[in-house]
Amino acid sequence: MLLPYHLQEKQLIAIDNVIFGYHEDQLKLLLFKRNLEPALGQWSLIGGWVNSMESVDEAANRVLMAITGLKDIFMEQVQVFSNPQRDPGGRVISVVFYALINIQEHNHELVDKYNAQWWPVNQLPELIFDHSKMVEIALEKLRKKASYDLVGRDLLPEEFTITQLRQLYNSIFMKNFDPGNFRKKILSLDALTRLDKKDTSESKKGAFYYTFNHSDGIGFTERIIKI
Amino acid sequence: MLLPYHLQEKQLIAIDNVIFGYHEDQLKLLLFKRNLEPALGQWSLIGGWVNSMESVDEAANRVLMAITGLKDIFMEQVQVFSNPQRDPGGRVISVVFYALINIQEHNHELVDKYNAQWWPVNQLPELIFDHSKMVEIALEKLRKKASYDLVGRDLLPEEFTITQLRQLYNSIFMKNFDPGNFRKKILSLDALTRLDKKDTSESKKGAFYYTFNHSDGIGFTERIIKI
DNA sequence: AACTTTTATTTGTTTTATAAAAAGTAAATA
DNA sequence: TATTTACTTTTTATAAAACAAATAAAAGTT
Repeated sequence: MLLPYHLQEKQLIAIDNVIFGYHEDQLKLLLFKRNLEPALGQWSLIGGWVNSMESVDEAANRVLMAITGLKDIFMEQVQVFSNPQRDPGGRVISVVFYALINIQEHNHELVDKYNAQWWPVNQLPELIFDHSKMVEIALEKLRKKASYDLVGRDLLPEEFTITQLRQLYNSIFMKNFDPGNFRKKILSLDALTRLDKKDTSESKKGAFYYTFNHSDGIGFTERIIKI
Repeated sequence: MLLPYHLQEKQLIAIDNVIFGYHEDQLKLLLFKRNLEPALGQWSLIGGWVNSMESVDEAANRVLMAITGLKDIFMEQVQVFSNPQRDPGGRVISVVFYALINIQEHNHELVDKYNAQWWPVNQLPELIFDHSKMVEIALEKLRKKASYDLVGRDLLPEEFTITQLRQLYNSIFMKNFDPGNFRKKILSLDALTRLDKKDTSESKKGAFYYTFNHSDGIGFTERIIKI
C-alpha cells in the first residue's frame, strides 16, 4: 500500500495562526496585510512555512513569537486545510493553529512592523483563500475549549472581575450568560482567589478583583459552561 | 515573513487511519502488519501517502476504501503528528484520521489480503512509531464526538436495541451507563424509531428493535452523554 | 445635609433537568 | 406455578438553569 519513501512526491507545508486576544470587551483577532504574491496587500492570518527540522507546532510557535514577541503561549491545532486548489500560488497544505494571548503583553512594535492589526471577530475584513473558514473552525474549537476550561487565564489581565470574565465568555459564545448563575458556577470550581481590592470603574458598588489559583491550572474534566 | 514558494523545501506527507468497528460488544480497531521498511512486519495503523492532486481527507478516504472496500464513511481529522524524529525512515508528517465503520459490511477478503486484523481497543498489540499515541488521541476525539452525537448510526447494524447502543457507549467510555437513565436520555432525543420486532436472544422478555430516524441525521447541539 | 435614584454586583428562591436508586414487567425456563 | 433474566418504568435525590430580590455606593435631588 505504501510506496518506498524516495518514490513519493513531497509537498509544501505551512502553518496559519488564528491569534485571539481580548480588549475593550471584545474578542479580537490579529490579522496582517500579506507581503507576498499571490494576493499581496490583502488581509490574511499570520502564517509561515514548516521547515524540515521542526514540528508543525514548533513552526506555529516560531511564527507567533516573530510577530508578537511572546513565547510559551497556549496554542492548539485546529485542522489541516489541504484542498489542492486552496492557494492559487500552488499546492500548499496548511495546518491551522489558534493561540490565546494577552493583548496588553504583546510587542506592539513588532505588530506594527508587520502591518498587523487587531480586528473584532464579529467585524472581520475579507480574508484571502480559505482563511475565513479557518477562523470559523478555530472559533468553534475555542468555544469547546472554553466550555471545559477557564480560558480567561490566557486572555485576561492578572487581576480581573467576575463580570469581566463573564463578558469574555459572552463575546466568545456570542450570547449573554446570566450574571448570577455564571458567578455561582465559576466560583464553585474553586479556581479563583478573591482579592481585597475592588474595581469601581464599572459600577458604584464596585466588583471584587480575582486571580486564578496557580495551583491547579490544568483544567477541569467536567463541562463548566453549557453552550 | 514568508519565503517565496519556490525557495521553500518540501516534505513527505502521509495519513494514518484509526479505523473503529464494533463487534461482539467490543470496540475494535483495524490494524495491519507493515509491509515496508522500516519496522517491516510490525503492527501499525493503516496509512498512505498524500498525493499532490488530492486533499488529506481524500487520501484518508482512498486508503480506507482500499482496505475495507467502503466509501462514504464518517471520518474525522484527529491531529497532525510531525516530530521530525517520529519516523526512523525519514522526515514524514502524518495527518491522523479516525473512521467509524460497520464491521459487518466491510470487505473481509481485502482485509485478509493486507494482513489486517481487528483488535479490541483495550488489548492492542505494540504499535510502531507514535501510533499508540495516535490511537489514544483518536479515542479521546471519538469520546467527544459520542458525547454530542449518536455514533451508533455508523457502528451498529441497521436494527438494534437500546441495550446494544448502551453497550457500545459502555465500551467507548469504558464505564457502565445506568440502563434506565441511558434509555430515557436517548429516547428523549427523538432520534430513534421503535420497530414492532423484538430481540429475544439476550433476555426472556425481549428488547424492542430500533432504527435511526433518517430525517434529522445531522447531530445535536447539546451534549447527550455526560462523560 | 438628608433623601432618592441609579447602576452593577451579589445573594436567594423557584423551577426544571439530570443522575441515582428502586420497583415493576414480560416471557422463557425450571 | 415459581423463578429467572434482562428490559422498562417510576420514584427519589441532586444539580443546574431561570428568575427574582437585595445590596453597596456614587451621583443626583429636594
